[in-house]
Amino acid sequence: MNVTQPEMSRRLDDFKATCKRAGVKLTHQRLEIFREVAASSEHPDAETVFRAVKVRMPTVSLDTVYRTLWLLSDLGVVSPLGPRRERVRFDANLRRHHHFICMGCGLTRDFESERLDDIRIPAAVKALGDVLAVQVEVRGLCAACASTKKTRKRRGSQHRTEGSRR
Amino acid sequence: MNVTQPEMSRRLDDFKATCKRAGVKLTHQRLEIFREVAASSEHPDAETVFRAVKVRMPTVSLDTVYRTLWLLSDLGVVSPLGPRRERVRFDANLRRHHHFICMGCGLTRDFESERLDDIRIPAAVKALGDVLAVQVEVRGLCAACASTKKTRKRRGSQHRTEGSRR
DNA sequence: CTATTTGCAAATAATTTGCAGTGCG
DNA sequence: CGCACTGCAAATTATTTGCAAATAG
Repeated sequence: MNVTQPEMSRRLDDFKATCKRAGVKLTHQRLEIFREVAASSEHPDAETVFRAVKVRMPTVSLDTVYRTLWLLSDLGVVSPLGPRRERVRFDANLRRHHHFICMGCGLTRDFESERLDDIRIPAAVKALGDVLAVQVEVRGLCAACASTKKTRKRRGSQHRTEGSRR
Repeated sequence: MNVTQPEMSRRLDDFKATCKRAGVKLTHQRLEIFREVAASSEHPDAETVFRAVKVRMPTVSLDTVYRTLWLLSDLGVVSPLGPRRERVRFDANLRRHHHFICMGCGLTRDFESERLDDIRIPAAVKALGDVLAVQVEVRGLCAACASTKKTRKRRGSQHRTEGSRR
């Protein structure tokens, strides 16, 4: 809710330009959905976007919101939060550590680093709440994915934890 | 798969001690499930743990794996990866930024910091793959949750994106 | 015009829960 | 030997998909 007006315009212009460039149709619903995500600094989930957008466009459907969000993500104008949309995964490493996350397959590896353990957090952040832990997330492509880098075909791959297919 | 033997023993002992202290029964399945997560450095998901554990205990059920993983998480011997088990959420902030994540309600706020933008990643990490982006995740309790800190009743709260109660 | 995109409803996938039997402390 | 724990099956919740109608360019 606290994105500045000029910043919003910039994001919208960027979005429209990107659509044109990608040959994607600029529909009313896409505009509204993008506007909703761009205007929020709360990182809304699909359902939240849906409820907000429905006020101005009572006919939108939740699945259009989903499709659009992933489209926006493919276009690179928004990005999904988190290690990558995946099942919950667990970590039994209780030592202070950081993560390397492969954007291709979801592989997540721990690594330790005293230097990173010591980063100091800006005072302004403390205003948001009590800081309990700090972790560095390195996003990249693991060796395997880097070699197989098949221009990631639409809507992010499946990346199961283990290689199996079920 | 590359957790050292002594580290494994330490994790197991810690786990047993924690169970005793918490008055939680140390069952065969809990032991196996914990062992599985602790022995892996791959941060397995429930299904993966299930498959692995089923080899030695053909009768375990997937729901026991789920229940146990969350129990372990409550006990503090493992922790769930990611911003917090939640729906996918989206971010339209394309500028370089970092996150403050409330462990209580899931609130996630962006913040910017040139200092944090510049952290250098240890060379060893580069061996894991190509680094594309680096982000600092600060975990803590937001102001609202800090005041309402009702010793978080079992298995993490609901934390919807917006404040609503549904 | 005509390929995209939408809305609907129905399908999947992941995770949770109620309940009766089982086993740890 | 009781109450916490398990397994099963059924319930929920989140997200995706097929298809006919609607629409942007």
